[in-house]
Amino acid sequence: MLRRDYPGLDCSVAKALEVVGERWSLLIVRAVMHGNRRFGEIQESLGIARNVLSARLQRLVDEEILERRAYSENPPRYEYFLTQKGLDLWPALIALLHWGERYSPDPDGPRRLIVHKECGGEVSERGICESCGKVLTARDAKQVPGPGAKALAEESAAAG
Amino acid sequence: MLRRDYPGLDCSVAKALEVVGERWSLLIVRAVMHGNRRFGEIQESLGIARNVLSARLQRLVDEEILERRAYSENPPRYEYFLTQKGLDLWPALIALLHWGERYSPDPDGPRRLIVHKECGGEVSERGICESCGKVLTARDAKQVPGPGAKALAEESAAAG
DNA sequence: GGGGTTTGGTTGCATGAAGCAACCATCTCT
DNA sequence: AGAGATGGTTGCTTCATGCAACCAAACCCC
Repeated sequence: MLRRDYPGLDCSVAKALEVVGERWSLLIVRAVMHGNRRFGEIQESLGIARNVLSARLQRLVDEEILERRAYSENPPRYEYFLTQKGLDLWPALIALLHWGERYSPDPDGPRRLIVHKECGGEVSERGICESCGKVLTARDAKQVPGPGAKALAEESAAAG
Repeated sequence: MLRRDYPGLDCSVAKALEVVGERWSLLIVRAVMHGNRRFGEIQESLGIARNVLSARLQRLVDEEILERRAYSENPPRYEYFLTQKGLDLWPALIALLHWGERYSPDPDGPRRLIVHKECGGEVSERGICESCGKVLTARDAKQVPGPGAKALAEESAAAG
């Protein structure tokens, strides 16, 4: 997003997009949610330019969507974690995920499924467990390989 | 979004963002959902540059998120409507709306509320009626003025 | 029936965000 | 001591966006 603000828009969607509407922002949040915590991991998993990743991480930390924690002091090395504010983007990500799957499906089925940690049920577009019916949050769900992942087994081994 | 594609990303979130991740795209969808159908209405309601709006509408029509219908033949005049694909973005918009409201609240409360047409209940972050519990779609909901709208009565009269 | 208005754009130019590659600094490994 | 890993920063280029002016076809008004 360029100016990244939408002056005069009295809409909370605009407010949300001011913060996470820039290119890559939501994908970085998703990457961290998926377990990528370090600069290099995120960069590699997304293929984002390093300077842009640096700027986005800075902004996401400023916005308190991510939290930066040192895991090594002496060459300062950091990991990035989601705050509650960041975790709360999960329903929006789930909705976009399902929309993307519906209208640009993978040929062999989804490569990843989001399932309820507790019961293993699939997570619906609304972030609800289709098996037990609970309304879930980011912490209640995990990703597992889906049917489309088998065709990509070798690739996965290389790309992590 | 610049290049607007995310080559090599095996993620449906990325697929969705390829289509609706560009700056303004989701806001245009929201504006049309809200009842703005004509070029000028959308332009004025968002404050978007006209050339950019033109490009976005073109792309959203190409992606079959919007449908363009002539309402006048002889000076050709068009209105834009959401397709099912466009309407299906509603859960994502609702999730972003609630996230924006939670973390950048209006001082006097939300200016607009999303309510269930049938029973008037408020719509939750997951697009579920908090009154009757039904899982809703775009067609089941409408916007009504919220508590924060009163403070802006004069402005609203001027700005539409 | 000629001038202004409305509507739905397009064009040209300036600005600023993103992509790419090179560089840097510190520690670790050998 | 030299090579690699990590986590960036810097410079330059390219492309998307913002702004303002322009255009064209009705229509409205007198």
